[in-house]
Amino acid sequence: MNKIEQHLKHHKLRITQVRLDILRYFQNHKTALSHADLEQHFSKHFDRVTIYRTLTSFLENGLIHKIPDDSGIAKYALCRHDSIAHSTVDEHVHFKCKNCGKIECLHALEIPKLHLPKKYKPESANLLIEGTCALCNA
Amino acid sequence: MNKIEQHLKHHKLRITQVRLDILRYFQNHKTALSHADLEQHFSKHFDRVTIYRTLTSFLENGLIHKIPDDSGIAKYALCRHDSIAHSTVDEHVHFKCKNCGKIECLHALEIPKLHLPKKYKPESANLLIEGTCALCNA
DNA sequence: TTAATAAATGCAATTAAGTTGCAAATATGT
DNA sequence: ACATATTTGCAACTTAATTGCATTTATTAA
Repeated sequence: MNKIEQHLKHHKLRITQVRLDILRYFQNHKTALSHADLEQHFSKHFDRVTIYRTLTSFLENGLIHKIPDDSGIAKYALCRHDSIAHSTVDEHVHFKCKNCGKIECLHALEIPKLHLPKKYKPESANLLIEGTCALCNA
Repeated sequence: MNKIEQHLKHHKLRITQVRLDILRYFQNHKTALSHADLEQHFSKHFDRVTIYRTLTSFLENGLIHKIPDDSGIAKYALCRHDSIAHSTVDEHVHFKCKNCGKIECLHALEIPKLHLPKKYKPESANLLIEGTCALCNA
């Protein structure tokens, strides 16, 4: 049993071909992926709906996280802390490049804690910075 | 000519009934509104598409801003700095309540500037904090 | 190793969000 | 009040995502 299979096992997900393939695909990509990205790459092998459901199960089991942006198209990226499912621990900044359109996780940058008005109880946070990325500025 | 009409004039938008009504509706609501919210309220008076286009023109002319969240459903709220169209000046924190689902602008809270990795050039930022809001905690 | 079964998959159909084209109506400046 | 550019309503369409169900497959326990 290889790393990827162990990863799935760990999260109590059955080991299937879609899951192995999509998980590996995520691992090979530094930038966030949309369903459309995956469909483009995997439609010959798997059904659209299966891809949707794979994303949903990864999301529910804490293998990936969803990154909101103003496009309204869901983008996903791998979670860092493999072992901790459902955790909000991995709260890092996301960066969206206005030039190439790619979104990446800046794992090194934590979202600063803010002092909210009275009675507001924060639980999680999402910070998306837009601009031009390192590659596009090179 | 009243305040709302002046507001439209200021942004070089023609004064029409939808615009007056929707703008006033925004002013009367502290929380962000989706197209669906507006459609529910205005569908007897205006066409769905007209409401979409009203939102688009408000957005393009800086009367409202779009608030991304993980739902994928676009939500909008009034901009503060009336006079400065297309500006990214009004960068405040947004709060989404996990209990009542409402999103509000925390105009008092600015988004902190972060030090990005080399060659990354930030232009704008969006911070959404989720938790439970003041009303739901009361 | 195989049989039982719970979960995952593929397909078709459907829902929902948002967009486009165009003719008719309307706001604005002269 | 007129000319004109903008806005509106309607119908059709696109795209993203969801649901139901029959079939297949991964896992567990005998």
